[in-house]
Amino acid sequence: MQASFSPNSCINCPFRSVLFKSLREDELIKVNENKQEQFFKRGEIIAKEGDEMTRFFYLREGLIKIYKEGENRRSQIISITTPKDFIGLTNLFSSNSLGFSVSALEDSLLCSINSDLLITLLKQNNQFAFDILRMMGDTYNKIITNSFEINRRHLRGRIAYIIIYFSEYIYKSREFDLPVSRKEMAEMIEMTTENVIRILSEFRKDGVIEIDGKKITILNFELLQKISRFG
Amino acid sequence: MQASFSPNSCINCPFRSVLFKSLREDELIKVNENKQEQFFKRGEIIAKEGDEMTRFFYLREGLIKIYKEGENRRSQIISITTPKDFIGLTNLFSSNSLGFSVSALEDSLLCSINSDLLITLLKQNNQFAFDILRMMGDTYNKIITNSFEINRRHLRGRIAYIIIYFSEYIYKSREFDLPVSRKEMAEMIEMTTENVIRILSEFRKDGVIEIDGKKITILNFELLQKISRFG
DNA sequence: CGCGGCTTTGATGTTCATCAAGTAAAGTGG
DNA sequence: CCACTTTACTTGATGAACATCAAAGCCGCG
Repeated sequence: MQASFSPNSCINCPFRSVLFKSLREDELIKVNENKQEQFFKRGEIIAKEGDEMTRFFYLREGLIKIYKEGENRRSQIISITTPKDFIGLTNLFSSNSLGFSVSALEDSLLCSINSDLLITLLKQNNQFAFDILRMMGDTYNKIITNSFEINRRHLRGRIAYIIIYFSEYIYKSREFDLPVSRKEMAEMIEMTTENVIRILSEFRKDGVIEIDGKKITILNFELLQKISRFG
Repeated sequence: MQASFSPNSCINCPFRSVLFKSLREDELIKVNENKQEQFFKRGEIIAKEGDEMTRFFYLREGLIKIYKEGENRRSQIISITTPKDFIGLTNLFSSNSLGFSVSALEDSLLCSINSDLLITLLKQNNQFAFDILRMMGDTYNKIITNSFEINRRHLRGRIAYIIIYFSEYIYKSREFDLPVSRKEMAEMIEMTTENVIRILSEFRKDGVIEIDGKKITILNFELLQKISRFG
């Protein structure tokens, strides 16, 4: 996906309805004045664990991964962020250093506003604060549920689960290009790169999916669901 | 621990400073009028996944576990809640049915207020809303970090990690009574009951800890930390 | 064009879950 | 309060699931 560079006004932003729906006109004008747009190419690191976050980021276009890095070069992807999601909201309130790293899986366009402005808005607009609370709750519930679902599955179930995840949740199609490498896929579902590849090959041999590099086509969705559920 | 039954006023509550510090006197009076105290014995189920939550709970005394139940009788403990923590805040805003189950690990005293009142307070008191946001962020950051730390460890490391967790975080002592059964311990750190027991025995044989039923005494804390870090 | 990272497959070994079986502890009903 | 049942705890043996190691082809990039 190619992200556009045009300097957009928050007033006309199609995503206004999602995050900033409860802001008044004058508040939105402040947001617009303060707003910065930043473009990141696929693979670029947006922020590193431990960074001071003085701005609040919001994904307009693209795809982003949130991850934690382990000691021995092993990292774990916590979540994948799609447009209309915010990034690092939690840390904004609890501590000023980021608890995880962020990088672009696809070319991505991010908007950001100063944290202080966000806090000012929160404190002066109750409905806005309430909306943020709700979004934050949703986001974290999803992450925790996801982690739970991954953990209770065997490897084959995990691969099936994540293919369905990409198909249903991210691309809304039975045919899509994986936005992640095999290694990253492994990091999403707690397994090794080799086993990701092995099981993908098995699924191909069994006629469940078709693979061509990063392109995945689901041939037998029902079977995939069964594998996801029972192993 | 024996929880007291005396009907306490929120005005004089020692935990007022934590959760309700930014409420004005008149708001606190409303809370106090609406407040209910409920006592739960060790082992009692407080709420089940899927329950409608019309009240917002807050742990005054005791210890509580938050968990999810799997299909084949296997459940997973998401977190242990100590006094001053709230319960089920997320679901209050995103959906009305609870996403997990809650039960008492020790005799516990819970306070609760009506969700509607909480929402009213949030909407009329910006600083209060902001405090809740911060607490919510902290809570979820802890849960996610914890899950990450468990997952990257081998079994011996997990046992060491959780013993340190109880010692440092919950009981602040090198000697304590486990509030959980071996089975529950297994559910906290993603392993089987048998292996929990096995590894505890190993630690005992190696002189790292002493075990007497539920009572754990840490003999070699430095070694325990090493095991937690390296495996 | 050569180097490093990503991908793939196979062989090997280890970690861990499962099964089994027995003891201790704790709740239950007469 | 004691026999009875159930639940928690414990240890050992076995096998399966999975990580690690190794080796080779592939692709993009300087």
